[in-house]
Amino acid sequence: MTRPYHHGDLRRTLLAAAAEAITESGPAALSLRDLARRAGVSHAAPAHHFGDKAGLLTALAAEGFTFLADELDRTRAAGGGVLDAGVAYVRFAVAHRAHFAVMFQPELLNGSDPELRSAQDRASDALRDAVASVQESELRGAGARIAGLSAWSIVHGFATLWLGGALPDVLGDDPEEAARQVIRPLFARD
Amino acid sequence: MTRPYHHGDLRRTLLAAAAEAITESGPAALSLRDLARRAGVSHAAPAHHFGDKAGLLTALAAEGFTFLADELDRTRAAGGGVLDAGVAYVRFAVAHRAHFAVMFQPELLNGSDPELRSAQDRASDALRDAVASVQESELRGAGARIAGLSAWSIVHGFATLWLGGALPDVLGDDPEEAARQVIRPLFARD
DNA sequence: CCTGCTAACTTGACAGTGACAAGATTGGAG
DNA sequence: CTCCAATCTTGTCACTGTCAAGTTAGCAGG
Repeated sequence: MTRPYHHGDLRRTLLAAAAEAITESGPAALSLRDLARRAGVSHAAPAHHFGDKAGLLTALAAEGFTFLADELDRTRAAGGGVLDAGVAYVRFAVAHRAHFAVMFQPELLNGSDPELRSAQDRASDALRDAVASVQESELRGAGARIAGLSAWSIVHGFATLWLGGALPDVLGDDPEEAARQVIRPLFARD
Repeated sequence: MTRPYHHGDLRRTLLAAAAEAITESGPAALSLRDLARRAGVSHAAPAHHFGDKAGLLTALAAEGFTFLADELDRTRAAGGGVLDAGVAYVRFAVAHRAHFAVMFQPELLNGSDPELRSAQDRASDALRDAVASVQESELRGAGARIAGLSAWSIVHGFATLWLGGALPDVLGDDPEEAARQVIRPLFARD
């Protein structure tokens, strides 16, 4: 008995396999043929669903932006403040490092893809909302818009450095706790 | 008349070509054979100097860390403060985006390479020195160590997002000025 | 001058990859 | 029951990274 001709859920399977493979060895080492093997299908099957390697990564990135938006909305619904949103950003990056690794590398993606665009917009809105609640006093007089970008930058930078293993051991091994420490100086009111 | 058998400066030429190619289309699209063609040598010539594709990227990364350390030392020598060091970090990232794109992607590199290690150490020291001058009052009571990581995070995140084209147009098109605005909230004493 | 040695480069080959074209199979709408 | 469109396969091509073996050139010592 062999596998059925129609896999049934190949698209999702491939995305999951891609995330796993990227988590293991980065986006550069990703091979469509290897994904096909892992999924037990022929080497050209992925192309049918994603057209292209860039298409696959674009789909992954879109999924990532959706996950991120979900995570941010969730913390916001739980009454979290800006600091919590920042920690949520880091939590997302660590939990879905494969997605995160692809989301901000435009040259790997199909920038014009409508799914990607709308997922990006959702995440963008969620980010904006997360920062909107911040008090002017917490921002040391900077405009709320600029302060939002400051928050985004510090959180994004922390996540990137953490995932790259660039940060010193002083921070411990819990990314969320470490993030809280590093982000706090931006918002702490003295 | 053909090219001489010995190129004379192939290593440097290849590194420059690699930087150019990566700037154009990212590290993933880099091809050793293409570099060889650009340099007018045979397809296997690069391997002799770098052993490996990872070897080439490692050499690029090491060069990048050296450039970064130079840039930071220079601002420090000019009497710049933490904010200036941050801007210098961004200036480096924009001026050498190919190097920057490779420096923090461990899976592309040969992490044990001694040249890379020592260049990383130099940059690390330069970063530490840049933050060392900061006053405790500017840090809102956070330990100097943590505050240094905050500064690194915000600057690294800004550079990454800027290069990825993820930041809104509100910031204008001068990266250094934009960086100054975004970094300031972390250090401004009100 | 020439002998030999080593670093720099070339040539040739191999397996693996992404992409494309053309064919096979299937589930499901009508 | 028929047919059609979506799904997947097979075969092929140019290209890539890497390795092994050969070639050339610079250079030190006689």
